[in-house]
Amino acid sequence: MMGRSPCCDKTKVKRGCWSPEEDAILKDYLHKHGTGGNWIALPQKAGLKRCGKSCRLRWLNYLRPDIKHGAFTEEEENTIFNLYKILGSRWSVIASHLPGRTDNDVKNHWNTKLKKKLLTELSCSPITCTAATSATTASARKTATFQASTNSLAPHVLPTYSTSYPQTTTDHSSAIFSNDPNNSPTPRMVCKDSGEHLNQNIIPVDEYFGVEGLIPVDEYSNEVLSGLWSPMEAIEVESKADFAQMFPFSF
DNA sequence: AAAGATGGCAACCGCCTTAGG
DNA sequence: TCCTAAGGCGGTTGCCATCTT
Repeated sequence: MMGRSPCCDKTKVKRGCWSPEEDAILKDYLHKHGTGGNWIALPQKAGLKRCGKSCRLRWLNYLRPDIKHGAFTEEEENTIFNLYKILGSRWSVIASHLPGRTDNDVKNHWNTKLKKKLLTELSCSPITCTAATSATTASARKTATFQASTNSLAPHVLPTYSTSYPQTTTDHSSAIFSNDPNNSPTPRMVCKDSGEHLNQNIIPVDEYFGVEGLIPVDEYSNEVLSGLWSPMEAIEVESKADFAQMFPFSF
């Protein structure tokens, strides 16, 4: 065995940018037949000289009717910021919270715009300045600045994921503040704050949204049922203030 | 005005996961 | 239970447009 076999013969498929004609053929085919559950076989059936993966990517990232083209709004950018602080580069998860945006979109926007914005905002923190100013060349300064920025974020807001989360416990503080990599982190939260939602007993706050993303308890239940959340992944805190103390970057 | 640098983004690569036989 | 093919995903590349010198 000489490694993984490619999904298609690269010498027999067209690569690079898609022409309007190819777009039309793909759209038309998918409109009439759907994917048929098999992207690899699709290009041949549709009469396209493209790799199946390329067709899938083109459809998902560009041709899909529900794709939102154009500039990101401030609200979308804030969402990306908040999610990135908690999740890191899990672009598909981040994109799933931005209707009409693809993971590729979000990733590109982060790499070209938001990363720089983050660097600018953090450029005056002591740790960043120290690392950046001690570098001798411009490129080294750039690298040092980014590394210092991400390092300064990491301990609080970029938890290491684990398959076994601590269970809900009455000892909130010890469970929540554990950042020891050998000790499971606590990425899920259920906040009992009632200040803004007096008719709700429990307000779930997940690591995707931070406090900005408070969602009704019935919606939380739906997400549990749909498998997005596990009840055992929830950690309770007593108030929004407690949450703010633990995750200051969410505010 | 021209050349080089930089930015923006579509597309590809290859690894990991998942589903089905 | 294992194996294989397809899907999904994050990282990276390459090309074109725009900006800067």
